[in-house]
Amino acid sequence: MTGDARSGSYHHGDLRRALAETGLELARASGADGVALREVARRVGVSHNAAYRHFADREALLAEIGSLAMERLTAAMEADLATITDDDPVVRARERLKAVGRAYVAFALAEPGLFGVAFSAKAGHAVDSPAGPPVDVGPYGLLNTVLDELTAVGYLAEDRRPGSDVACWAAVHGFSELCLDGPLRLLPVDLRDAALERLLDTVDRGLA
Amino acid sequence: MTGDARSGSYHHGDLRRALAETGLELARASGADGVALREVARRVGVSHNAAYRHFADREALLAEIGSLAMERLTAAMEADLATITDDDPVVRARERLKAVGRAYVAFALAEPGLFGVAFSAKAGHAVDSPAGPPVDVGPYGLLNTVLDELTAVGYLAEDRRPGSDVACWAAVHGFSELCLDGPLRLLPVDLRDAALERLLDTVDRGLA
DNA sequence: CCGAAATGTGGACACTGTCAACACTCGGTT
DNA sequence: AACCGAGTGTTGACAGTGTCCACATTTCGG
Repeated sequence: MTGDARSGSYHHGDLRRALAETGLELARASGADGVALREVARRVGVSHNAAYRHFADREALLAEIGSLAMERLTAAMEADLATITDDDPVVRARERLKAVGRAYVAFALAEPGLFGVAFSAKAGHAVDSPAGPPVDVGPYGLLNTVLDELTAVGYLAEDRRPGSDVACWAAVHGFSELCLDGPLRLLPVDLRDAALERLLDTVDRGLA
Repeated sequence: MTGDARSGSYHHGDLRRALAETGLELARASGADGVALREVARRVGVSHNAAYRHFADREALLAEIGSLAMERLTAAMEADLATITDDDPVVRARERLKAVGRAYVAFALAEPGLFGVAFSAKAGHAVDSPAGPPVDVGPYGLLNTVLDELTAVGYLAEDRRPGSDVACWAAVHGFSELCLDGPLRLLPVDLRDAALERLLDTVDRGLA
């Protein structure tokens, strides 16, 4: 632990991290709207305004929290990805793609607050490059990895590779949003799962 | 006009509509966060608190605004749909599906504020029915109409019809969100358009 | 015609983000 | 060792918000 809070002392020790982490708890419980600067400061045991020594404004704190949330999403996806153990390379690659999608949606549904913060703020790295070395970190990085496997294995043609990342991403992201705040929020779980499988199947077929 | 504002009088005449409509303007300009109850009241020329005679709370006003926004989205989609004039029935149906998707995304990008309010609030009718008569109003209704055409024409098999609505919807919805607030917000327009076409193509292929 | 229901007003409260001025602590220079 | 400035945390203030309450006005039905 590099940053213990030295309790009792005037200076906190690692306030920035403390703020971000309790902010993450707030976000987990109530989403972005539940993250109030003053409330976070209160929980950390520091005066309001202390946060301004470490974050320009609320948006900046939210961005930091978003980064942490994104890390958790990435970790969850990596864990799920590791469970795929098919032998046939093509089947394996296709299942890995589906696993990535399922993990993405599962995290969104399990942690709606974190998912929202991860994407709401202008936090995460934005994608603006044409097609150079694509982002190789975070959920998008994992997706690109799996899609590359899919082309290496011959399932996804080279010339159909560009743009496939966005297509996959959009599908699972949209599904998540529709189920969280959107019109699908009342859909029973079994139907929801079925719809997700249908979605993954559609993408799997449509890519090739 | 059933609800003129009788200026000068103590009672407004049609305050509910007035509040919703100026609220819509606020939302158009600044999204849901830009819709402040007091600001709306101020613009309408009525005291704060007046809104509480017509809406339970801010969320209720936001829901009403969301309905109006949803109507605009529907109208935009219907307009774009009318421009498809292919002769071959299969080509026509497939193009109509793509047109629906393009119109959806185009509206989201052109009116981010309205798009956000339309889906953020617990406004719109939620989908909870298994597969009975699907919602036949709004964007979802249009989508279902087009998908039914697609089955009637033989492109989409009967047994693959259920779930296809959610798949299509999720894809374009997710694309919109990613381009608005999400990591694709910095993507240049031409690349964005290309990615959208790739997305629509993927869905078109994957459905059948 | 008159009272009740509907509608609009004004005031108050708790809460928020943010700015400015002040207080404390610590590390490096002399 | 003394000191001073930079970094960090605090207190106070202000404007803005949503919401509740009591009150004022208007409209409408019996």
